[in-house]
Amino acid sequence: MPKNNRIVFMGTTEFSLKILQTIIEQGFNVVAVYTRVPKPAGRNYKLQKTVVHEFAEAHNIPVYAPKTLRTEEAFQEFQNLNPTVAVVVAYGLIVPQNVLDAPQFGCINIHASLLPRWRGASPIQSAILAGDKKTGVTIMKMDAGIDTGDIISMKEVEITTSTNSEQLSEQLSSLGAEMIVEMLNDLPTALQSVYKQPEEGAIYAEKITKEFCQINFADTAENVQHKIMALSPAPAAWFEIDGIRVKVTDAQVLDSVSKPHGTIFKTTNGEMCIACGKDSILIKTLQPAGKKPMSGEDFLRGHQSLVEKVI
RNA sequence: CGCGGGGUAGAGCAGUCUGGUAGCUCGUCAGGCUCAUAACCUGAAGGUCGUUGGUUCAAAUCCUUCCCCCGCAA
Repeated sequence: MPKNNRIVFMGTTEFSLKILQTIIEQGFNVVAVYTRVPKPAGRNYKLQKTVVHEFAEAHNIPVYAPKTLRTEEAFQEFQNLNPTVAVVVAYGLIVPQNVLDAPQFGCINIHASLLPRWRGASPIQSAILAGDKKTGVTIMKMDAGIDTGDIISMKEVEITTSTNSEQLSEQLSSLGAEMIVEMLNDLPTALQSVYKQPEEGAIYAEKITKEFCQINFADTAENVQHKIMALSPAPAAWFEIDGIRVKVTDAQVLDSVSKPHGTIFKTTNGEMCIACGKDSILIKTLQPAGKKPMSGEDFLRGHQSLVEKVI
């Protein structure tokens, strides 16, 4: 019976894509896909459809990409799909109350954090950035607030110091896919055991700006490492040297070093390190502007004059 | 036509402006030193300088065609 439910999927990012793929593979009836409107991107400002958009088209699923859902027209369009349930994952648009109420079982959201911690736009990055030891996926019944809906289910995963956002995102999206499949199979029973989010511990994810991505070597190596992993591989933490912007996408903390912060040096193995306010950071992978990603070691091989320089 | 950087040995770079024998730091291989080593010493192999055409006595370098990679911005 659950396979006959009319599902509307709403999502935009890679994270959403994996979940859509799984839902379709499992044989659910996805009657329409909503995604963000194509926007100019890339080197020639070509209009680019979202990954979800491309995928849906390839599978002959009708795609809707309205600029907003707040219009009467958009609402009618949605209503006409006669959805049983809507699954919303990293969609990027605010879903107004009339749309939330339209499907028989409402709108279900998959969120990549242990709510109420890290409500908002970048929960995965925020968890790594804060040095959290664990995060997870929450499935909830959406309400009008931002990630404030009643919780249907929640599962945890661990974060290690070598976890970057991309890996964590893949991990969480697989987990989210499993959880949503389970939940869809269990409709409408799954909706009977929801519970409210505690208000205690509610934190909203901070918006990530370009400026924020710049590495401050006066900070502790631990914090610098968190920032690098949280922003890796995109948009990537960066620093500037000799006017060249350098992204850092993988690093680890190296203790016991007594040099002024910002000093570049080599380990006995030739690996690239930069001293921080406390301890120092070993740069494993970086990418200078205009170049391909390379190891810190390789970078220094071609820039030997940078050793012992302070940035 | 959004702005910009790059393609030179297995890797990372210099050399290009000002044309004149292909360099640096590593890696690889061989040998040496050493109790030993990621250290040190000696030697060797490895490049049609992204592609096309042109200028020239001579092109990695100047002009030209095309291809590929990437940063910014959004």
